[in-house]
Amino acid sequence: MNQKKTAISPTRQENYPEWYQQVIRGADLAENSPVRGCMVIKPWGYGIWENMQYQLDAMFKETGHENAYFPLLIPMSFLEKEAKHVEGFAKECAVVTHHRLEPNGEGGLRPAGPLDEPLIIRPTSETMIGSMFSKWVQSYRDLPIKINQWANVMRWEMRTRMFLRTSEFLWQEGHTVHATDTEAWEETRQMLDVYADFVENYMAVPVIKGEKTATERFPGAVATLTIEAMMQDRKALQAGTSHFLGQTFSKAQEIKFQSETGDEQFAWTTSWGVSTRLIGALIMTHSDDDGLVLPPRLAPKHIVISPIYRDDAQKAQVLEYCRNLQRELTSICYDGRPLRVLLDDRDVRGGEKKWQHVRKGIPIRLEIGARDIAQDGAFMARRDQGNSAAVSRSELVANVVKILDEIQANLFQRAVSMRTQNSHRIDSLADFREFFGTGENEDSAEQGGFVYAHWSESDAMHAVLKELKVTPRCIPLSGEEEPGTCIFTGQPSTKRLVFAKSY
RNA sequence: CGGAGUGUAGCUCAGCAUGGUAGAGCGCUACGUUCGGGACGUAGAGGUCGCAAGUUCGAAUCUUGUCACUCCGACCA
Repeated sequence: MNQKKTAISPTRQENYPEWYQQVIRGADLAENSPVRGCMVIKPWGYGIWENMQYQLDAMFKETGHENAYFPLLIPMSFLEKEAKHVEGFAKECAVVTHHRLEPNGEGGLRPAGPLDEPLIIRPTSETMIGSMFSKWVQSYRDLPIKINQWANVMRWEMRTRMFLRTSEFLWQEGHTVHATDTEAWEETRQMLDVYADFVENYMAVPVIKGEKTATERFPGAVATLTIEAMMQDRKALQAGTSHFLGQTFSKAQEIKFQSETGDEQFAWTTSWGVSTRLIGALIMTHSDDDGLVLPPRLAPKHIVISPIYRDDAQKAQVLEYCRNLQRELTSICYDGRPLRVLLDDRDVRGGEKKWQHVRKGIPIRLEIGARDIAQDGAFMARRDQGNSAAVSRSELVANVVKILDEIQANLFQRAVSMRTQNSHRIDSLADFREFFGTGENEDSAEQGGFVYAHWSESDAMHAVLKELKVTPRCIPLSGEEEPGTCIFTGQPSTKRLVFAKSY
């Protein structure tokens, strides 16, 4: 058979979840740790996260936020203050009950020194930050306060998958307090836009901005805005959320201030976050059967140079040329920072080296041997395309930024057309049922897609969704008003909602 | 917490119904041949068979207990 050998096995088509794990392993992004549900993020994976942080942090600061840090441990009583919040998180909290260890008499250790009040490891920091806000906010002159925290959080998940859902994960959580309803809403909207901007323009992942239905809301929030992305198996992934918390938390935590007219008012708060799950989204949107494909703007390395030589004499000559080229490329500015160029002079077989770089998703690969040096050029391959060709050095230096921009745009376009092809408007329950179907292979890349349908919040809807394992993703903010009837109940509806199977 | 399953070399696993004292492939190391390419050959390193007890002259294999993990449900960025 003329079947092409792929660097990742199985392929997406054969077994999508397993392919996902193998891409992570092949690119050396992360691996499982001795601690259940917790992963070790390796340098290549962490490099992507650092680039995400760099860009997001700049965007947060541009929109007037400041970074701060709050404790990992939260008194248990804090969580008890907001009923819905408890309901949402209590079941998945790790609890610290002791503060030291002592010998257990059998050569091991046992916890000792029980705490008067147990502490929980933060699953999110609304309560901790809120309690500080209550001290910081006295007057309308103290507002707004716009804080962001880069941190780790822990949620004791039943089922974990690397990057998509782990017990401990890294994220940023923004928390703001405002004097008015309007201002808090604007903040909530603004941060959703920041997320969408980042995910589309840096990750090259198209998203739908929308609002969550009541059942999908953040515990305690008045409204939850979300960005939803489609993965290559056509399942949806929530990539980021921005919550309008109204006065729920300020009432629970006494965040009040004196207004200009002297009366006491509860403040309005928001919170918003994205996590290392974004790396999962990145992997599942762009990667192919040869492994990871990185959008240039987030790649830890934009270019890798592999020197090719036979003997020591050649090696010296080739390496010198390569170092020189590396220096020249590094002096070029891409996306506001110097190009990141790796010179891979490890003593590894050429073919193997090449495939390692393919699996890691490096956007541009350069191979340079005596032949190329004679032509003052290199052999270039793009990760987003299969082909490779000789280029002259001057051409390369002149066009490299343009090529990276092209790759970035190309990845985004590919993802957009994938999503377009798999988005449908459906107007009857029968069609809806047929679309999300029965008995399809859960492991293959056949999970339906996005369905836009009229709806109404009802038991009838939830019953069907549960049966089909479909979830309401969001009510698109951009969706135009359009009269229709709910496909589940026949009730009148004014807007379509996006339904999909999801992660 | 319910239902199923698995723990043997760094990784993937074979061996276990019929106990006899440990295997393969990949990976790793060395040497050689190859090499604008995911190569081949030779030699080698690496395991108290999850842990504990029991049965037995003898246990990876049988029994009991225990721990861990995976998959399927309920929960979720």
